[in-house]
Order: sequence, then C-alpha cells, then structure tokens
Amino acid sequence: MIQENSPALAPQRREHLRQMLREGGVARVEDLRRKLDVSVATIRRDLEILEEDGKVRRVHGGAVSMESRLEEPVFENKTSLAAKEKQRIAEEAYSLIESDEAIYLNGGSTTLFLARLLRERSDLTVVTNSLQAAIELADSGPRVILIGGELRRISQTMVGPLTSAVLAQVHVDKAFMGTMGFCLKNGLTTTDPNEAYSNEIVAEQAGQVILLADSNKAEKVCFARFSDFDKIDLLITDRNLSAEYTKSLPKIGVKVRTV
Amino acid sequence: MIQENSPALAPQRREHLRQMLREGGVARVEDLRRKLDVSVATIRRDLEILEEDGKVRRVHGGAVSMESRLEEPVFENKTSLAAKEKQRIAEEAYSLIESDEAIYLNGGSTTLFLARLLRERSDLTVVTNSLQAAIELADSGPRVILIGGELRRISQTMVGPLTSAVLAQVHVDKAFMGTMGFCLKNGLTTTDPNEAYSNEIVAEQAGQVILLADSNKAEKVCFARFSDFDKIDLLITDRNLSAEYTKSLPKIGVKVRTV
DNA sequence: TGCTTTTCGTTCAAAAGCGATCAAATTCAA
DNA sequence: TTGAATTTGATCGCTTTTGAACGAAAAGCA
Repeated sequence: MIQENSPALAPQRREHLRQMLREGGVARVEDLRRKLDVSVATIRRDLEILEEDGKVRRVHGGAVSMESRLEEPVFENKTSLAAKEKQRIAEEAYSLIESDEAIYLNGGSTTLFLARLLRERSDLTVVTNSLQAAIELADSGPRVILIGGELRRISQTMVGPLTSAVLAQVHVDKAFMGTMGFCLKNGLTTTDPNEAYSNEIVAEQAGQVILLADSNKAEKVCFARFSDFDKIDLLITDRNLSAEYTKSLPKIGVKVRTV
Repeated sequence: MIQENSPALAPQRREHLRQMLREGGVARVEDLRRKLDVSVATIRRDLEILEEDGKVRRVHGGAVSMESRLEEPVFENKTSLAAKEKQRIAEEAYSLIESDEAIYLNGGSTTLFLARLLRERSDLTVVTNSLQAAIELADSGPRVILIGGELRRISQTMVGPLTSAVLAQVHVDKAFMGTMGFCLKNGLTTTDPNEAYSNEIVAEQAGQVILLADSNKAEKVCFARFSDFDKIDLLITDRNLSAEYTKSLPKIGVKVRTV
C-alpha cells in the first residue's frame, strides 16, 4: 500500500520554512521548494506571509532570516584556533560546578564553550557581561543575569563604569574567567581597560576565581592588567603549558589542572 | 485481528483526538478522519469543541495541539498580523530622531522594528533593556548601552531591581516605549511587574516619552501598570485607532500621530 | 549598452477545505 | 413503544489554498 505522504499543514510548513531560514541565515526559493516539495508560488506566498510577520526579509532569489542569531565573524577563527583545548578546559570547568550555585562568566571564547555546557542546568544562576553567553542561555537553562553597561563591539561584552553598579550588588560562588594573556610577572592582562576593570571587580568579590586559559595565553602581556595570580584559586589549562608555570604556580597558592 | 470499530463514544473519541494531536503536534483533518473512521464533519465538530476548551488550535486543513511538549516548536505565536503597521510606526518614530541623541528602547516587537532602522546611525546612543535590540545593533551603528539585570526569558529583556541601578545613571532624550496594552482609564499596562517597573523609571526620567503602539493594543489591560497617559508626550499608532482616543488624548496633552 | 536568463508578481482555474443545513440514525426518557 | 433530543453523515454553496501560465522586472553577461 502506498503511504500517501499527506502534505504538511500550511502553518507547519511555514514554521519549517522559518526554521530553515533561521538556521542557514539565507536560502534560495528553489532550494526551499525542493525540500518542501511544493511549487515556487507557494514558497513565495509563504515567504510573503513570514515577511509580514517580520520573521524574514525577502531578497531577489530567496530570503534572509531576520531572527538568525548574532554572527561572530571575529570569534569564528578565534574559537577554531584552539577549539579542542578550549572545549576540554570548559568541560573540566563544568565538572567543578555544584548544584544551585551562582557563577560568573566573563567574555571570551573559552567561557563561551562553558556557557554552551550550561544550557540544561536550570538550577544555576549565571552572571555574565558577555552578550554571546547571554544569547546561548537565553532560551532555556539557568537564570541569567546580564551585567549592564556599554556594549563593547569587538568582544561583545558589557563594560564601562555602569557595569560596576550591578557587579557590586551580586555575589557569585565561582567566577570563571578567560583572559587574553597571563604571565608570572605581570599577572592577568587584557586589551581593554574597561574590560579589565570589570574583571577586577569580579575577581575581588567572587568566592573562588577560576582561570580558564589555554597555553597559548601564557607569556602574553596585554595593555590592561586586571589581576595578580594571588587572587586566582585555580587555573585550568592544557598540557602544553610549560613546566615553569605548573611548578611555580602551586607554590603561590594557585592550583593547576591540565586537561 | 480486526479492530471492530465499535463506534466510540463521543467524549472518548475526542480524547483520542486530543491525544493524537498532542503526540504529533499537528494533524490534518483527512488523516484523523481515516484513523477514527468517522466523517469529516464529525472531526470538525470535535476539533471545534477542543478548540473551545483551548486544547487545540484549528488551522486550515487540520489542527495544532496547544498542549504539545514545551520543547516542540511552539507554533506561530498569535499571528502578529500587525507587522506592517509596526514597520510604519517604527519609520515614523525614526523620523523624530535627531543627530547625536540618546534614546531608549524597551522590549517588544515594535521597538525591535525601530532598532533595525538604527543600524546605520553611528551618531546615536541607544539605551535598551532588550536583548534582541542589542543583538540587532551589536555589529555596527549606534553606541549601545544595555541595561543589566535578570534576563526575562519570555520577552528577552532585562528586568528586576538590578536594572534600576543603571537606569538611574543615564538620561535619554527620547524614550520609545512599546506596551502590551493601553486604555484611557488604566493607562499603559504590561504583563510583568518587573518589566513595568523598568518602564516606569524610564518614563519618569526621559526627556520625551513616545509611545509606539498599534491599534490592537487599545482597550487592552494587563496586570502591571507602568504609566499614565500624562507622562506620554506622543503616541504613534495606526489609522485603525478609534476616534475616542484620537480625540480625547490631545485634550490631556498627548499628541497623536497615525501612520 | 543590449541581450539572455532568472526571478517576480499577477491572474486564473482547479482542488481542497470550510460552515451551514438538513435528514437519517442513535440515544434517552417517559 | 413513542417522541424528543442529540449525534452523525451527506450535500451544497462559499472561501482558501495551490499550481501553472505569462508578462514584467531584476540580475548576469558580453
């Protein structure tokens, strides 16, 4: 017997369409037609409806989604650079998190990996100044508190004097901090002074400060310093970190875990 | 074994229908008819009843379950038919913005349309509690200041006591506010008290308060009230707004523009 | 620029779905 | 059993949706 594929309901089909658009960002009419197995006229009509709802913007040859998530052109390459290491570091960090804790994530690609691991943890409270992290967690999972302030475009984080107002009013059990560079002599540094200022406040207040940094960050010194190693409780890094660090850091009270 | 179709009792059949809908999320009338072995008229009547009970939403060709799992793609939320109007309202609002101003946008779809128009305006400062608006403007355009606080999932806005800390420290020339409902008697209302609180603070402090609301919002009253009309300088709406409003609002000092 | 190809919007007709109506079947109570 | 009420199924206009056709507009190319 032939199982006649009853065609999808119109709203269902439009929802499907919308989702395909959102995933790919853009799509051509012809491709959509083939996937949904209807005529181009129908696709066009559907796109028209979706456009009226503001979900989609039509362009010659297809349509682009109006709801695709924030692009990350800058991050893209950065994340792929040491993605393996960062993923492992994030997983190790995740294993430290207990039930019902409040944690802080600052901006950066490493902490973003960690954010992605938190999507199912509805018992947590996540405080962050990272727009990306907030987006990752916007739909489900932990309670999210986003630090306000001026949006710094390059890093897509909130920085500036306004942030400290909120930071002063919250307390987190564990702060997971990424950094642009670290070294024994200069401590932890990043490029932007505002960013550094936010980090500094958090490092002072958090119950524990856990530094997430792959070995590429070692020996790097950037413009703005935000903490010394004595504020750091634990460094999670990869196996390529030189022995110089793995030996001397524990002596000044910083535990080190390599993954 | 032959399943003798002992004609199921009506309530039993409807329960069965409801369950099939819930499992599949959607179903078309013809398929349901075949499975239950009754006429389409009966199916339609059943669906009508289920719809009245809010279990199901009917669409052309079938029905969508309203009680499918939370994770299922929640269908096409109440047809935001007003997208056209919202676009026009946003364009009118845009025309009011002068050079180098600081403006506020609260959450909601209407203000999101406005945010999209601001992407090229690098002379402006945009203060907002809307994650969506921030995302729209994250890559280029105006200086963005995102109000911190707890992320309210449904609306994707920042709300709660922490927001007021930042709000107190900024001043905007024009606040463009969306609302869930407005009426002459109860003023402006929205569903969430926290959301209302943020709106209230802004309405107090802003140089001008400009309400963006299509006519569907008229006569709607929600739980949390955040402003009276006397705080509002201008209402931008569409032509369908009843004369009751367009006549009486100017008398109490609220200019009205219909687009 | 002018030409070709693709895509678009519109129109039209076929098909599918809908609500209303009515009659047959069923149920229930007297 | 009878008669009324309810439920069901069938039919008939009417609306919505769909796909094909065709000229207009846009994009690509020489």
